[in-house]
Amino acid sequence: MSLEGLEQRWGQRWSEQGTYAFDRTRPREDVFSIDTPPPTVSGSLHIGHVFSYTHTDVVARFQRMRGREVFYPMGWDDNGLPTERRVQNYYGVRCDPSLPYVENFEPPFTGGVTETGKAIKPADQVPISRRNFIELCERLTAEDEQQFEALWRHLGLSVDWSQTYQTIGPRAQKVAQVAFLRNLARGEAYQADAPGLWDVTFQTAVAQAELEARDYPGHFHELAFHKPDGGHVVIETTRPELLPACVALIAHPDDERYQPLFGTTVTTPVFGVEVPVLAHPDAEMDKGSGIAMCCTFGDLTDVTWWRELDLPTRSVVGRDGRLLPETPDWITSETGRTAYAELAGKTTFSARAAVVDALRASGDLLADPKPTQRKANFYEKGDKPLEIVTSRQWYIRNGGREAPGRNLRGELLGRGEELQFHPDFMRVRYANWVNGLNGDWLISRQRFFGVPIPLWYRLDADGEPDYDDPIQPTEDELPIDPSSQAPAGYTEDQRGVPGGFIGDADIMDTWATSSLTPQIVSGWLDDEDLFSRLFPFDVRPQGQDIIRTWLFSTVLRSHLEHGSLPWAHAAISGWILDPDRKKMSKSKGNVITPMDLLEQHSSDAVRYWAASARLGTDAAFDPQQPTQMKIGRRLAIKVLNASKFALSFGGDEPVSLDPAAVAEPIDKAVLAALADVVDEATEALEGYDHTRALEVTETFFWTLCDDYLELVKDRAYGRDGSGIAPAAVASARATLGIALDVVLRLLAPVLPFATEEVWSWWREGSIHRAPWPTSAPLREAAGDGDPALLSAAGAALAALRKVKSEAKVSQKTRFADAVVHAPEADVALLPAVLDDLRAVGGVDGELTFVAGAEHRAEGELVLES
RNA sequence: GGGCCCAUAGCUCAGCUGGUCAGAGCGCCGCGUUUACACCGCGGAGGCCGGGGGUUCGAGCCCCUCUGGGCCCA
Repeated sequence: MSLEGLEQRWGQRWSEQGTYAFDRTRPREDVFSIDTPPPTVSGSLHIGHVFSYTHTDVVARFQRMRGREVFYPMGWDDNGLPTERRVQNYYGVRCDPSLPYVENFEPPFTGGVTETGKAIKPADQVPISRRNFIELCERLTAEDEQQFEALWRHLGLSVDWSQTYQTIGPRAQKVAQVAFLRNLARGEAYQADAPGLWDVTFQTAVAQAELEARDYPGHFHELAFHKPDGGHVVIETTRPELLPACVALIAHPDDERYQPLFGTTVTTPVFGVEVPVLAHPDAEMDKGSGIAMCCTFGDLTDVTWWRELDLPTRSVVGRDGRLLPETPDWITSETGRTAYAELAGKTTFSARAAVVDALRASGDLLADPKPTQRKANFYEKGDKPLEIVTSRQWYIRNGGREAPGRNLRGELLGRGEELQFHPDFMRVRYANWVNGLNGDWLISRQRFFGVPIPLWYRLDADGEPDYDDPIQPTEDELPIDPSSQAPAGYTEDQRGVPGGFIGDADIMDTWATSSLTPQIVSGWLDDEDLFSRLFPFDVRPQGQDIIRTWLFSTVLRSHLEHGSLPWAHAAISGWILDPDRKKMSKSKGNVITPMDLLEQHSSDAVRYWAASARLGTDAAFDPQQPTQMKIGRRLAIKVLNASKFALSFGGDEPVSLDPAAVAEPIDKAVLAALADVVDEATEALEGYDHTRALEVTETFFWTLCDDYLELVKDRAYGRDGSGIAPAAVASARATLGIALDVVLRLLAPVLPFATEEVWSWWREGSIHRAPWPTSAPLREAAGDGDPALLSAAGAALAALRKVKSEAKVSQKTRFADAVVHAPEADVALLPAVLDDLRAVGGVDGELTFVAGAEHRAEGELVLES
């Protein structure tokens, strides 16, 4: 018996027979719908994906066997920046929207290397048009999808492969654009010219959900502001290059050191700009000198101050991360203007050095800069700290700011209470996030590969756009690309012309599409019949790290559009940690790919490993010692071998499943014990506790193999001349048949390949469409069977084995006579299995049971020379 | 600074609403080629359940506190 090749064989069979195909005629109450996480195709699947997707598959298989029609689709998340970056590096191109489209364009490279085999560098990249760029994105993601699907099939995910979608596909674009326009119509989407986080590398706005605070080295610079009386006010800053953007000094209202200064003004060093000294509770008294310089904008606190204290806007950093070329008009002094001229066009990094030099020269730098480690906000995919720039962007309300006429934040917190999280404590992460939102959701992205914002703007006679009244397409026109399609009533030659129009050049944040996966995959808008059978979904499986992004945004969109939760349950998987308890990452050089693991250990083994970890719990994985996978492999092999053995006793006769044949006390005991296992496993799986279900099932299965099978195999053979009654033989065989039939089904969600293989030997159809076992028929067959007899027999058997083990003789060695000492309760039960125990223990003479404090056996061994 | 999770045999972890628990597997040691399984079987040795305090007739399991990890948010 071997596990090798099962994935190939059964994968193909399931595909041919449509084992996992969704039957859309079933009513909603019969359906179990899953909003599967679409993996990012512009990357590679890693062991963490295998881990969490297996959790979902176990649920899917369980529900399917329980009789639910499972809707289990698969999406591909190709929308967004990761794909753009991968395309740049893979084909050696970059997008330049000003270039014209080139027919039949072939990229200079493929595979991420140049003709000399070196990695593609930015200097190697050829600029191409937006449309050409998008075509390459689509070409590459198509290749990735095939590889992903192959891995998922090999792993045995019971996905209906006719239900797939792409987050950049036409349907996703339509859904995203319709949803956005409806948000706009209801006042849930709006545009604002406001300060926002900006990544200078990718030249795009970034949302709060995409932020990552990281340690960033810097220096404290102590500098002197000048009071009118000639005195100094000392501040500390890590960003002296923003000094020309300074609008105020701010201290805490309770800070006695600065109270006398509130309401007065000081002038900035070097640039000589007069700024007020103001009070605000966000100033930290114990940080630095306790008084801070507020600029446009150094950080989010600056934005708060700017808004709440009604400060002027004095931007000096442009979208490219360089200081603006023109000297700002608020710098009026000659020395100030000269100083700024030195900074114009410099990066913030170079400008910092220049400002420090100027401060030294003027004597306003009071000490050498002190090195420090500070937290700075980064775009999660970027490597330069974010700047804050003012720009016109689209937002969707998310409760982060007061929404007119409603308590949106409160409503969303309520949804969090309504949603059933597994494990439950994950709910607080949702609540923490909603409570911590400090602004609405900025969805405009100044990128290329994404769903366009479906709006145009009229141009007035001067060619200036009218942003206040955008031209909207009708829903049946969607999806559209306003940068290449003209709005109704206009022609393409009016684009960019006074009196004509322009399209919104931006695309939406990927989450603005990903937050609609339930709608995308369920036929919303296009197939209301299907939608009504699926939505709201039953479960959303996902990782704990994206509760604040994917989970939250999906709840938000569903709440706004449908006034409901998108799903009833959220099943949150943990992370995979390496042996040092650090989060696994590709950069760690884990060269082991998921496919290697599947091929090395078998898919069932890897699934067992994944299924052994509870939801929400991180699991350690050491590629050098994949012990859980080895255990899973052992279990799967045991399933094959033990089944073969258990099914072999009746020879060519059909395997008996006749409950009426179960007559012997130990046989009834096994079925009684199994009934308890079925109840426990079922209850656990209903409660999203697959680990518990696996544990009780696995424990029973090993007892079945190690004790019960050993106890009854002699009887089950029913050899001629053994003197065993035919009814006793039939009882053992029927019990083995029934037990195996049930245990295989209990294990099927975790070990789909081995169980299906065994099922095919003697049962009809796929085990994965077989009904989940129930305890009632088992209890009926078990009658007055007592599970305690099984454990008593097991303990007696172990005692007999121990005698031989300690005597260092083969387990085949026979006893002349033997005595088993056991607790009184056991002694009362054990005579019921006397014959089986004598057979398996090899007791030729008397086997007697004596009450004692512990399990112990003694007997005279028959030693042959 | 706020919040959450975790600390139980060498390792990975179970221990649900306090009273047969001190458990499982792996590893380790010893034995064994038993009519399925050497990708094996059998047996065995390992732990003041992180420290301290409290509630209780009784606490890994409840409360407080400390220590040490991890994560999220400021």
